[in-house]
Amino acid sequence: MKKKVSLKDIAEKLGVSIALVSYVLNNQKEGRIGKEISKKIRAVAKRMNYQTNQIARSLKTNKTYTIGLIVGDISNPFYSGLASIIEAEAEKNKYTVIFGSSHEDADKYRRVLETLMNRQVDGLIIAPPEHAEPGIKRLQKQGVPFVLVDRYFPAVKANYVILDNYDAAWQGTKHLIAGGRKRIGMITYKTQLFHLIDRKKGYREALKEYKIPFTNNWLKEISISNNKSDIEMAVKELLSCNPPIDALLLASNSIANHAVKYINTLSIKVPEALAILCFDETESLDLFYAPLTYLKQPLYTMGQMATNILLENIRDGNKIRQVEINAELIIRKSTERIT
Amino acid sequence: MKKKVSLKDIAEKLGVSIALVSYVLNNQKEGRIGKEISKKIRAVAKRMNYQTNQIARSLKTNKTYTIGLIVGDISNPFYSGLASIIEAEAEKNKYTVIFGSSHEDADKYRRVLETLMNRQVDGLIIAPPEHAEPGIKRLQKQGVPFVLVDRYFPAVKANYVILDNYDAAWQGTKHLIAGGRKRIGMITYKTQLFHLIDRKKGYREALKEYKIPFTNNWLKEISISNNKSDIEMAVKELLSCNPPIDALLLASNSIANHAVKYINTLSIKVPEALAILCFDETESLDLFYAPLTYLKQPLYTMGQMATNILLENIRDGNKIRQVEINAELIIRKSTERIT
DNA sequence: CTGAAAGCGCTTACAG
DNA sequence: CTGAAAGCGCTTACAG
Repeated sequence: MKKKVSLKDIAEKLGVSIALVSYVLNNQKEGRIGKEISKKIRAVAKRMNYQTNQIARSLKTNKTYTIGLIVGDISNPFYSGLASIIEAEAEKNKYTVIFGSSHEDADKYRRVLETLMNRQVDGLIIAPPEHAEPGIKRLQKQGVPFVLVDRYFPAVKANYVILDNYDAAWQGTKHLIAGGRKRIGMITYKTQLFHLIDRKKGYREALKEYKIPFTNNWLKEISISNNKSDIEMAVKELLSCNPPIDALLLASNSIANHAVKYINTLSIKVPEALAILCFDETESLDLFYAPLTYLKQPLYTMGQMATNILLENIRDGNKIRQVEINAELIIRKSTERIT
Repeated sequence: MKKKVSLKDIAEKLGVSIALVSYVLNNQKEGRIGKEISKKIRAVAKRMNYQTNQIARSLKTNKTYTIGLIVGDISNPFYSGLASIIEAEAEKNKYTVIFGSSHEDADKYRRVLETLMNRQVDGLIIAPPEHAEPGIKRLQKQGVPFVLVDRYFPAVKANYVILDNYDAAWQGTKHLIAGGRKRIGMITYKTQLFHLIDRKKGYREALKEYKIPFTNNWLKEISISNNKSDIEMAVKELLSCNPPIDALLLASNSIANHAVKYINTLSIKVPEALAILCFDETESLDLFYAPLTYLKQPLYTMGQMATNILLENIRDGNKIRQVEINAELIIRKSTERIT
């Protein structure tokens, strides 16, 4: 790579000090610098194609204008959608984003975090994996600005922007019950992540509220590594309960993906014999003969709020903002009332 | 944010020089440093939770171990998949990735590029938008290591990793012809991007090779901003040719998405009355009653090669690698032979 | 085996 | 209006 031009190069060419060039190019001390020289400096900078060395500036100012983003996996549409929004919002504010994927592994997460911290990010947006709680507490003790998205830890008083997962699951379950369903199964992940525990609770509480006796074999918890056959097995078991379930709540888009594709191969009819309701959007299931009712996460709002809360925090400090956004229940054919 | 601990802090605590601490922590001058003191330094560094300030190191070494990634939009599954692979490959080599989206706009692209350059990335992986050619040439003149992915400019002798788009379209079209199709339409973008021009050429040449007279109304070119209604209109027109087309080649996953969803609402039968073949994977169409035959892009290989070519280039310089990877034709029901 | 010193490219308080 | 100088936190050639 060719040597880049520095302030010094410009200063020498014009026989002025580096400081002066810096002031001009940063529009500082406006009015107190000679118009002539100022114009010349700008002209030379432009001609030589000067570009600020942000690294040097950062070292001096202790600000990198960089946000670290840690997600489960950037190739998951939920996270890539979020990343896209965060990037756009950051860019508006002159921030750049560096990202890393935790792959839902606490160790990998720690390594990514360390790398981002070494790079002196000004703050972080994090969708933490299981077992990250101690690390999050440590971050907080260090006074690093950060905001959690999608996931949170009730025992940690930190910024977060999440779905009101309890309420979402509650509303979803209620919708199924209102549609005449009596035996409602759920497939979710076996995990200690609170946002998923909340979904489970919302489901259980709604059943209780509407006096539907829950039985243990209605709830299937699969490994978060989430393989197809586990999900198919869960569906199969739920359908062979005696009596079989007549409605199914799916706790994530990837669960819905595999479950619905499998159900599509069976003879059971949706929504007549089985209603389906899932979390997140599932574009990949749009061609299913009974389009799915789902609990929509307001991605745009989440990304934007997370970014702005972070930037606010970077600027001035330590009021904590905890935001729970309501899901939007998008009702389609898969949960049509049975008559 | 709390003050971070620096080499100086460690040095002072132990009454040694900063240089010594640096040597030890970087495992330099092994064996020529006292075992005792070395052990002490490591212990204190650990206890104080020292983290290298990568910014300061970069300023000195003129290396950031950072790769800039510029794609169309990180929320497009093609790019987020690529990003995920590139990140993993970069991480293996101690590199971090910073990304930006061009949104297929040359101006936005320039701004993103400038930001990444200011941040002194060691190199770039770029899927350039239209009209980026002059900028790419400039990059090259500046000696910045970079590799193009997905897209390229024939007149620019630069590293790239792309699909053999001509061949892919050729093979796809041939497959349709071999399936008994006589009137093959194509929907692609109206663009000067060469990878798409190549797809168009491959289609045209295959028709010629097999003596199928092409008519102009078989080829629909829509704006790359790619809105649903344009695509539906194109499908409608192709199906109302006289005689109508009996096969359809779709130049991208998002075109396929809208086209197939629209076709699904029509009475026309696939593959009996219409064969469909598309580029890229389209998970979102898996539930279509006639699963699509597609030209699979080897994402993993592309991401890995792009990263490794870049890293090689960063290390030693200026041999140019141009890689065209063959698409894999995945044959499914949508192009079944008509009897 | 260890350290003093220069320097990476900036910013900025201070002086004049 | 402009400049000399310190300093951000490192690395590394050189000296002893």
